[in-house]
Amino acid sequence: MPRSTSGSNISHVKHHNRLAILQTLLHAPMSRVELAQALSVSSMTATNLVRELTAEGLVATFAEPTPKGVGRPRTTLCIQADARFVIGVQIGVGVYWICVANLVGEIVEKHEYRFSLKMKAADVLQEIGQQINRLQTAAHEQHKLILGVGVGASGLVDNLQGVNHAAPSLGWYDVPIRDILQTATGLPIAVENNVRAMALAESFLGDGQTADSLAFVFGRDGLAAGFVIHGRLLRGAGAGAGEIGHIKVTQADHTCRCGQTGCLETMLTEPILCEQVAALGRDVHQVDFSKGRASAYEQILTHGRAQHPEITALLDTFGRHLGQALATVVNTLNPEIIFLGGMYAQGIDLFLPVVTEVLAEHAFYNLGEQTDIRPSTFGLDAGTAGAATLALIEFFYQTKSVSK
Amino acid sequence: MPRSTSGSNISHVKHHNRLAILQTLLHAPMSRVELAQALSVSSMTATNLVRELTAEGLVATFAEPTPKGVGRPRTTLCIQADARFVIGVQIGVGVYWICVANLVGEIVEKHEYRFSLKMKAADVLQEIGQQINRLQTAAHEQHKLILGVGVGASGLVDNLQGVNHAAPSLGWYDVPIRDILQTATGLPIAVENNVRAMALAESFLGDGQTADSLAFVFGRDGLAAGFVIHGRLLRGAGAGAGEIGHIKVTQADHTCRCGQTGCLETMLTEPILCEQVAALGRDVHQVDFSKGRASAYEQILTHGRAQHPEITALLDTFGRHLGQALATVVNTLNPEIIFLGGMYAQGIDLFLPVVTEVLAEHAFYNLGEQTDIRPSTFGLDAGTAGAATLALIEFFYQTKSVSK
DNA sequence: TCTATAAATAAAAATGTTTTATTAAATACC
DNA sequence: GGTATTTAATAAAACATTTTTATTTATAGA
Repeated sequence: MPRSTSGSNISHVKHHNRLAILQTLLHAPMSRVELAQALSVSSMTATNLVRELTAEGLVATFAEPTPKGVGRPRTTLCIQADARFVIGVQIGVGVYWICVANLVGEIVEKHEYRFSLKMKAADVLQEIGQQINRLQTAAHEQHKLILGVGVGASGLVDNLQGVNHAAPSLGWYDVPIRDILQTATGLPIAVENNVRAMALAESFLGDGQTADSLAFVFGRDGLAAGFVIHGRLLRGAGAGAGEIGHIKVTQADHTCRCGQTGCLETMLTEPILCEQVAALGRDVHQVDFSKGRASAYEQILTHGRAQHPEITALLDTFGRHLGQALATVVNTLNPEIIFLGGMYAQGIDLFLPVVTEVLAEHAFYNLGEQTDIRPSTFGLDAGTAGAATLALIEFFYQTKSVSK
Repeated sequence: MPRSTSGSNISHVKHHNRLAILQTLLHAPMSRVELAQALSVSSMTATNLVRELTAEGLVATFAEPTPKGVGRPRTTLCIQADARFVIGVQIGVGVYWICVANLVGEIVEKHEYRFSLKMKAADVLQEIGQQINRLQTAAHEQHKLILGVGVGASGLVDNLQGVNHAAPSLGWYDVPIRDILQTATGLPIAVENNVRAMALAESFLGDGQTADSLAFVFGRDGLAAGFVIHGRLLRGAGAGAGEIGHIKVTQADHTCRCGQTGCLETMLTEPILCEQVAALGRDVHQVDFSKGRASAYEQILTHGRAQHPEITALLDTFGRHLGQALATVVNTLNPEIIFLGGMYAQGIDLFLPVVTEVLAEHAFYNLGEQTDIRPSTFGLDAGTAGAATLALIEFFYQTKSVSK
């Protein structure tokens, strides 16, 4: 760090306490006394700040099952979920999703749009900007306030500069996502690598809330990870933290879309698995590949669940490689939880046994057994939920999860 | 994290500012006005806190080349280096080192002691406790105050519990280091994995001070790493962060001392390299192995520097594997700097070219070129400096580097 | 209805910071 | 060489926010 041991003062204290109340109420509605206890402040401080927040419409009385007992009953408080909104954008390969989420991270609407990979990045972003503006106009008419936009995209996405330095899967290099969207929409924009954003969502709103450290491992067209350590997102000096898909392993022989060979990613994606299944021959695999890869993968999983011998063997090998990849993560960062997303989450029932076994074998000492492996909390919404969470944290809750 | 968004108050502010002044003065002596600027507080706050710290003997006027210029000259302040002391202990394989360091991390004395690997852990720790007590008594006689002890040992060292859960190289399992030494010495004890402590020292006192994230990769009897992220040490849920020596790679065929096969560690240690050189035959390698491994390794490096063909080839392969290991670290955490320690630091002139080349090739996009690879700031003192730094941080500077 | 109990609020006290004014120690200029 | 200028450090007063202590409010139970 540029060792900026900054000083503090009394107005920082108030700001800090105010944010602490918002964050605390987000994760658990409670009364003023309970807030005071939770934050280790006096009940007057809680009362005063709650008064302000209520006046601003950010905090409300919780729809009560009034707690019973002797004495004046406590009034439970909660975040006024619909007091503000954010927009989340996930940019995938040839497709993007836009959602509107409220202050508690509930997705109130979500849209999917496709784009041609031949389009220039700036043009795709202009389109996205138009969709954002549409949502913004609609929100304005309903007197809904949009705080800002979170954007997740694959590649070396630099949060500080707002630039996607390199995304081989999109063919995007040094694209100034933030500047383009800021100009197009007039809204504050926060950008991040898509998988890192998913990890952030697990930590802030998902099942990772109580974990001190977690990893999110996502697979689909590629393989990448995101890490939250000490409640903060690990970004890396060159925005490259989590690019585990490009770790070199000698079993891998395909050429990767990044141009190199031996990348772990070339063993653990949906295209590769589909290719392996297809190579079995139509008579053996009985998968209809004409309906697209998403459908094909679903069929493969169905066959796996029905104990189809050849497909089960392929899935077992696939799971074994995934286990080895996770073992590398465990031996490096030793996270408390590893969330699996994308295709790994869809087939988790098939992968988990073998992943667990390989992890126990390949992780140092008993670190494998200690690691909690589970599917993403948000399922297929992981990407948009991540982008929305990014915006919520940057523009509302301001936790230190997102560093400046 | 157990999401403990704690509140703050005015006394926290004072405590925070006091520590901020100490940390700032440690890294750069400066005047009251400069301090005020650096911390973004008023000059009165700086003045008042400096008055208290000076009264306690912790801050002093810097031996001046009085800065010239119009107006009253500023009086430069600095940490009173010898106001307090800490003890640092590094436990190696069959040997341990104890040092006494002052508040600016200068090692004022250092001792080496050997122990038999057949001894029980508790007995070794009793001996260490005695040596600590000897130093403590001497310090007492000179009216020097010892704040506490930092201990670094290899293995799954749990800082919170003060326990070494598993150290295959020592044969230690679930050894309560902190409790034993606390009882034996009556001093506050902080324990940590040795390589993580080295990383901490680079971040707090070494060349990594300005880096936001760094890795320390150490090789000798084994291979391990330590990571500092956002200025905080990454420990891992099971105290296993940095155990990269036990990542499985298919090139590795030796059985590791951890009991498994395929561990990266089995390709990148001093014993392995010595074995490979010895296998060349005495006529070829011309290394005298009778003077111990340390000497043998020095000779091997000397031959390497003299372009000895067979040894150069072995060192090249060794460096290549090291480069691959670092590429895995870069693709996972993407640290700003990687420090090399132990045997890697000793031979860095020979390894760096090939390491740089392999890293550039194997890291994603341009992340390899961006990574600064350099030898440990503290050379052969890395271990004790790390242990002392741990104590300084835990018992004096209280940065968030060490989490509670 | 009265008493006990606990939550929430009001008023007063406490604390550490910032602001404004003053003093201290040096150089620059006439 | 004396006086003005400049900048650092300190002193006193003002300020913001928290905590402490006392009071009010709302419920259950006798």
